[in-house]
Amino acid sequence: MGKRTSAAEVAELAGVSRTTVSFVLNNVPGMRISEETRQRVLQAAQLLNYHPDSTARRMVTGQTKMIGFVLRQSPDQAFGDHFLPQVLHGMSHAVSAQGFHLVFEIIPPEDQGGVYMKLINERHVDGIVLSGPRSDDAELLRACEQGANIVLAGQIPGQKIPYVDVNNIDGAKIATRHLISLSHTRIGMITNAPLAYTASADRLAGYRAALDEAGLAYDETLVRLGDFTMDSGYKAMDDLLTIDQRPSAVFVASDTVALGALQAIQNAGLQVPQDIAICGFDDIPLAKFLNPPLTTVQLPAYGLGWAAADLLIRMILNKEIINPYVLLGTELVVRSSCGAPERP
Amino acid sequence: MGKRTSAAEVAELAGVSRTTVSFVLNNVPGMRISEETRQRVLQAAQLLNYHPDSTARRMVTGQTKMIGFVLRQSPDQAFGDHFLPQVLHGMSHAVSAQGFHLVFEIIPPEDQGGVYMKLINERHVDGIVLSGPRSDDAELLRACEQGANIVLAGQIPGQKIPYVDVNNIDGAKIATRHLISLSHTRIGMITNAPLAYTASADRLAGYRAALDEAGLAYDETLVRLGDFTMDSGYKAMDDLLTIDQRPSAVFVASDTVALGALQAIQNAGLQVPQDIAICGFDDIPLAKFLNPPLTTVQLPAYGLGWAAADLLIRMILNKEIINPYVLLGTELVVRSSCGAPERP
DNA sequence: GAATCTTATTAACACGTGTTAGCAACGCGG
DNA sequence: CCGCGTTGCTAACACGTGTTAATAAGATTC
Repeated sequence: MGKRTSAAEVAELAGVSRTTVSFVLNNVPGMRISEETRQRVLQAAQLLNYHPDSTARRMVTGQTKMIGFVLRQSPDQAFGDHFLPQVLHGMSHAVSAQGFHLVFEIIPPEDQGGVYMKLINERHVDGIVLSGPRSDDAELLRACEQGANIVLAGQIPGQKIPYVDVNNIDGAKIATRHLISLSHTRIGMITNAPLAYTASADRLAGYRAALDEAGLAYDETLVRLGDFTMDSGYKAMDDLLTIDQRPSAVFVASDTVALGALQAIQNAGLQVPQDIAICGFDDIPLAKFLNPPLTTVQLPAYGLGWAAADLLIRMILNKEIINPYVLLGTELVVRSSCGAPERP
Repeated sequence: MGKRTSAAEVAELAGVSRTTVSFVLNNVPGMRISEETRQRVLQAAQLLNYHPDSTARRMVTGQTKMIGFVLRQSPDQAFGDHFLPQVLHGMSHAVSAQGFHLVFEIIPPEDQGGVYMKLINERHVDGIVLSGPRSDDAELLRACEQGANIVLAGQIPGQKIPYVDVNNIDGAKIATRHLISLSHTRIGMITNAPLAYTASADRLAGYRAALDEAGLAYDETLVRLGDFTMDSGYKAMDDLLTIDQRPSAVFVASDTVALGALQAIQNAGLQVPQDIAICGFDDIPLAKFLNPPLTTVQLPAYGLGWAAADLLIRMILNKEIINPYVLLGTELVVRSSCGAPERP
């Protein structure tokens, strides 16, 4: 590993002071440097292959120019995580556009101690995006109280901490409206998760809102709870098929859960969409390869990452913030599982 | 944002020098500190909620305790990346086990300038794991020449740069052997990518080796080239089906490509595995949900991430390195697309 | 010709830590 | 009383940079 070259060595080679080197290389405005010395400095820097030491720069500026992305996830969950790569792309773009870097950290789901707070406390980063926040995370609340730069990916109900999230209510509304527009009047729903999860409750609320605005009655005998897994979807749908006057369409608030529901329908000898229409949520990569291809609501994964990082950096730089509570819109991806004509 | 507390303030509160604070908090061996002052310092530190500033520490130790993970990937590719989350889990574990942190950076596929080298040059990190290295990357070769700490995820043929990779030859051998063990003698192959890619050439080599050891002749009329996509798999398989004496089994060196191949087979009115057996490579999440579920070779994504980070950190810390060229083994996942009885 | 302004450059400080070399106090053998 | 080892602690340096205040030389003004 070749010795690093410091600004002092560049200064010596160019025959000027280290201060001048700094002024030239940083293009400090207001500092009068003659064109001749400017060139000498630039050449010397190039010749010595000089790169300023970010650590020393952090020391004096007080900024690390780094943000953390803390992901609460078990290794098991990782296998089924279809969106992380896109989220990371979004973050990476936003981050490098501002000259920042991204520190990535995974913490176990059960962690409550706020291990990740070391990132801020020891000043490895200027702020963090926290994915999967827990409402019982005392460290988190205290840190936000003290003005730490934190943006949530997801929400904690009741807490006014800046966040970026999907507009789940709206997404569910769009999906349900689609089913209604296809003349369905008995529309079932299977949630993506227990209602303790904000996203789950919101998607249920969106479903109800769509029924309301169409003048359809909400019938809770048509609603079942999923819990992330295919299995839960299978059971829920199996159950829905046994009631008399079974629904002619179902909105399943998670593609993974919908996968199970689809199997239950087909195992019962029924056809999708002829006998039952089904609409999912998330648009996982697999959705378009299902048989039939699944109509679903697209999760704006890239946008989530981008918006979260951008908001956080605005906070760090004290830039103007229009709205610290960002809800991203969704889009319906029409395929053939609802019987609608495919849109190009 | 509350003012940070420095070691000096802790020292003042405890009534000792800053040096003593440093000795106590770092448990410096050989330094005699009386139990009484030790306690005073610890209490003061706790009371003031002191956390040492990593930047200042970096300054004096010369180590950043960070490694970079540079991923060469376009946003389009991200959607089809099924392994990144697992790779990151592996890295994250290895990294935090050694008290390091991970800096994540994405660069566009066409980048040749070595933008990512800024991570090392400006000393943001102590070393990097580079995914998707290009053999025409001049910056990379020069940096390695100069002794930079770099580990490749993947290989550059002919260059002796430390790397971690899947044992593609072995994986392909295992897959082909499986087909042979099911009494197939005319076994076709569709590669995952053009042969310029090491992984692709190696998987082809493994396929040939398995044929060899079974005494089966290599017949290049049974081999087609894929290029990552489903479409390429569809075309390749469609083509294979037209030759006389079509193969009774096919090894497709990528699950995604196999997806297309499967469609081609089924569109031709043939049954899998009755008419043609098919074995994939990668074990993407979707594989087990295909119809029929796809027998395939599991890519050790978690292990790749772990091993790469671990090797890099060993290099950084000058620890003993048994072998800087790591090839990870694979495992066959038997499902029903080859007609073998499923293993539990 | 003295006073003032402009131009080009630099000396010196600050950031917060790890660490080496050294200092004062004390006990103990002679 | 002197010399010496031990114990407990600290002063001072180093790390590489950004930035403020100051300096010297030359140009301009009155």
